[in-house]
Amino acid sequence: MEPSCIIRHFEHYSPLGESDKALLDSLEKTPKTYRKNTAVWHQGSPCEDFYTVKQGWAYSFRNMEDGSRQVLDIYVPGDIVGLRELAFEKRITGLMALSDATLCPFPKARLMEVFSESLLLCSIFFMVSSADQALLLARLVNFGRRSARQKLAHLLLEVSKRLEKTNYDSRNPLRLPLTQALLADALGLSVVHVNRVFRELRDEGLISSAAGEVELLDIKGLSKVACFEADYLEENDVLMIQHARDVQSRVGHPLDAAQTDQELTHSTK
Amino acid sequence: MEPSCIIRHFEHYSPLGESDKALLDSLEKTPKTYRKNTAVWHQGSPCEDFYTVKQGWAYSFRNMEDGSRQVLDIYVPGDIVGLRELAFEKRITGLMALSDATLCPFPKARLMEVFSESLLLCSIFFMVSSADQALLLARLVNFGRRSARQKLAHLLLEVSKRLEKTNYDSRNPLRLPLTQALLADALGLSVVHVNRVFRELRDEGLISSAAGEVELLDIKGLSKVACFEADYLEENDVLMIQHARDVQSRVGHPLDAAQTDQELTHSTK
DNA sequence: CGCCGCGTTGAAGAAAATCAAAGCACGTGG
DNA sequence: CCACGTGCTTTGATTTTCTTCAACGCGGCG
Repeated sequence: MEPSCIIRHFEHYSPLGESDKALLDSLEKTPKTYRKNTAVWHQGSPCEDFYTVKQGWAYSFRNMEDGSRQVLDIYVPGDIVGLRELAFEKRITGLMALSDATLCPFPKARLMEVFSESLLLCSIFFMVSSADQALLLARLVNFGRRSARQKLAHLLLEVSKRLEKTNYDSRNPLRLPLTQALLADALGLSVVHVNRVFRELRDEGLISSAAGEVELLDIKGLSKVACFEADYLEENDVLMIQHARDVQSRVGHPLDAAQTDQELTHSTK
Repeated sequence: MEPSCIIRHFEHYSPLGESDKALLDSLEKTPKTYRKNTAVWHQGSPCEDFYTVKQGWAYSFRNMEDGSRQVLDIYVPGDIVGLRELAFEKRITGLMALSDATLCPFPKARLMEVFSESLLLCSIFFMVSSADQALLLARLVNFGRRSARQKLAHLLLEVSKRLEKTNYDSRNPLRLPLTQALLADALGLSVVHVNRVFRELRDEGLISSAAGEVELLDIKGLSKVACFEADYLEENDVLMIQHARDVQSRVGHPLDAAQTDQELTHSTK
């Protein structure tokens, strides 16, 4: 069987053994499908599960007092959704299917089990979470210091890069199923203004757009417009992973009953 | 000895056993002091350590192509700095001491050891990281959907709340050692505009400001201005922690299996 | 003294929001 | 088949928010 998206995602960090793959697969045991524009969860509802995105697109958002909403993230296949809300009892965001989509819920508690069973997976989860943060940082920079034009180009590039990372089949030119309204909500701009910027970029041949879709025609051109630096997406600290492996093999597999105290006193050095 | 800030920080999530406290303390073995406005690390330098903030304030930032900079986070005692960069080989941000400060570096690799030794600490670290993300999300919302006035009020409140969480001695009125220029860089606004908003808020009696300082005079008034919702700061999923404890005691905690069990009966209330 | 960091103020201009009105594709029900 | 509504896009005119430029005040310090 072809490896699932989440395995591809994780192997981006480190090759996985069979038992680790099995563990990951076990997280995708219970796929659920969602129709385009239906809610996966609501802001304020109890926060009990994570989801992996198996197929299709989704986005998280937060509704504002004044009725507007802020789109916070756009998710593509292979992504893990909900790590951000781990520490909360209630959802602080909502999640919507952006296209017809298949997500796989698994209980928060399950994560602890995975951690206890594989330090390697634990460290990869941690790295994913950390990479997520780096992404948010980049978005903050984008918000704080750039023009609408740059913001738009940057967001499109970010999404396309993330898409490429776990979805090899991405052909050229890249098509993203994003409406102008969604992009406006994601960028904190008005739809009208997004539309104007769209026309600019289109006139310059950088993108083209049909109803509910954007095509990226000229990645290089867009990168120039956006001052796009890919470094924050190229997270992969080999040493960190190496160390997780080392500790894991030194400490042994926690589930092994054979594990004894004396071994551990050595490992602490 | 009085518990260190990081222990206070972690106990916000869950009571800790002695061995866990010892583990945390071991992270603060090597304090280093930094003078106001000196760099702790530079953007692009190798990324080998985390830091805990033991004393004083710091901020992380990213320099932009055009010479401006975006301040990304403001750190207070008890914070852990660098989790965001775990997945990277090189720093994607810079870190500066905002006041004279004491930080404690510990190697990234050490984190893996801590994880392997205590599932509870592992889960708390994970929750801290997740709470950090929630914070960034709130800041995104702040950037995307609010006026300069709201942004400023919101940032001041966020910092003050975080300060209260780990620093009990915070008296009223709260004083933050933040310059207008720093706030401008943090909010993506011009210094001039920040200054104007400052005057507004001051005229309304919400804050007062001296050279290099802000005093929060009217938290309620500010909250109203900012539409401040504290929910994203009140992260504490008891169930999650409970589950970490359960798994830990079931799997058998390598270093202190005996201790975990008795701990449990007390701490669960 | 003269310089520097920080705060303050005014005036002009740019960027983006808001308001208002259409257009276009598509599906649905009469 | 047509009328109608709906979701998404487009365009123009006006207004608001924030930036930029320029200048000045003020205290500390070599």
